[in-house]
Amino acid sequence: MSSAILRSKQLSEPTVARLPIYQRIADEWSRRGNLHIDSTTLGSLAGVQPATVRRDLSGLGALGTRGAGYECETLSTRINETLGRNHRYDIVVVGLGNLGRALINSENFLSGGAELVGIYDIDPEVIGTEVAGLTVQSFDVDIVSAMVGVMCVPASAAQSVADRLVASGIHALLNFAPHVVAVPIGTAVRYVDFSIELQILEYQLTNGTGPLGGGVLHTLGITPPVVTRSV
Amino acid sequence: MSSAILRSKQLSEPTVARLPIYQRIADEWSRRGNLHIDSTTLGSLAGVQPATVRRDLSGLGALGTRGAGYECETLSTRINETLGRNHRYDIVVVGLGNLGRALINSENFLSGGAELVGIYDIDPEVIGTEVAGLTVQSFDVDIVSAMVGVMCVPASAAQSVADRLVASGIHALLNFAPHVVAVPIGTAVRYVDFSIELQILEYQLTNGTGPLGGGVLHTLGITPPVVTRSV
DNA sequence: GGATGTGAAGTAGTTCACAGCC
DNA sequence: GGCTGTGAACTACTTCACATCC
Repeated sequence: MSSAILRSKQLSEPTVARLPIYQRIADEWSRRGNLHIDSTTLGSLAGVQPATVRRDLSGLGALGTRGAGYECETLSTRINETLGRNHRYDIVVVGLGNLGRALINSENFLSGGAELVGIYDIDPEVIGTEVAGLTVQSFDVDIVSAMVGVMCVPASAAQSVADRLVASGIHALLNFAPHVVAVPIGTAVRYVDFSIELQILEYQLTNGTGPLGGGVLHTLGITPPVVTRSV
Repeated sequence: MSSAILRSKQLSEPTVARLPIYQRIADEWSRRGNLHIDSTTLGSLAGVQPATVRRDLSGLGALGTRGAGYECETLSTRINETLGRNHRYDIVVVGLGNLGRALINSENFLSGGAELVGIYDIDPEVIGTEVAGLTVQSFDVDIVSAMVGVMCVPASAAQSVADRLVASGIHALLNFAPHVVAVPIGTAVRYVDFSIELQILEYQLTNGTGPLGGGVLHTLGITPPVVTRSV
């Protein structure tokens, strides 16, 4: 931890990854007509211990009511604030294959403050078409300024696309290509790999370890309580 | 750990999640004409410490050569064996929107032992069409026996689809819908949520924490060394 | 009574540092 | 000389347990 970082509360990555889940559950709970939700309920739906829920949420400042639990709407709002979803940030999507389209049309991809400001492809068939209110641009033109670049391209193109994005001033990449890209220091890369998800699931099944259990939520590195059983 | 589990080595989930990454790097390294790769190189490309690489790989049995490093091909093979990619397992995909198509056509989704044995949808337009050598079935018919069900459906349909899959004997779900599903004990659910990935990236950027650094790989809960810098 | 928030304890995962081997 | 494999130290995260408050 350097003195250069002056944010008051540092939330750990596991905690940050769980917040959107709590929010989703709180929203759903609210929709079903409940005003409050307690840490036990929240935890069992999220697949984590009540104590973990409380520890996580205590990091956002006191927002629970002793005896009652957490008010669903307040919780949801506070999570939005904490994750910085209120201030918008721009993203561009490179590659408009099935995956690119799936993301852009997805009901939640752009739900958290991300503003889509550019779509790029190299296929003349799709360049110039309208998607989500934007005209698809050739990847040869200048890339518009943005905070995050989302790469939905084949593995073979990943490195050159990453280079291009970095050169145009984008220092955060979300890479869906199954390929490791090299980037300069100061650039963040986050990888999403479907086959890895499947493989982890498969490994856990054949080993009897991992996220077995009712109502278990297992997202992005969150390790739920292990219900040990022979499979 | 229960006595019911008799696997000799238990690899931790973080380790299991890193193995496919090491493999990808080893394959790439091999393709570039190298016979061996050492833990320092592997680590810097994967965004983890050399010691972590060695600790991870030591779990698969001694396969490194002191003084030289790890033989790329042996490493790749051993990872396949460890993750159980050699024995095939069946999966079904429910929902043939953009995402379902993206997965099925993806160059790596089915690369690790998964065998696609059924595709289901409710849209009469796509039912009966041929995709990846299979005829798309109505979700009303009996679901074929499989190990894993991949859910590429809207959030609103997630719970009923999960219920249906569980009822037909599938006890491992990979859920792409942004919705928490309740399942009986003994069923594993793994969630993939793109918006969460974006949000974590955004949070890390605005906090100066997280995966900043050259050549950093950050996949699925792997926490690379934090290169602290003011952003 | 009932549920939060948090020190303290426990556990898992990472990193150090070095003996051992090529 | 160089690099692996691993006990030991360390760090981070989780869970317990209870004082505190509604």
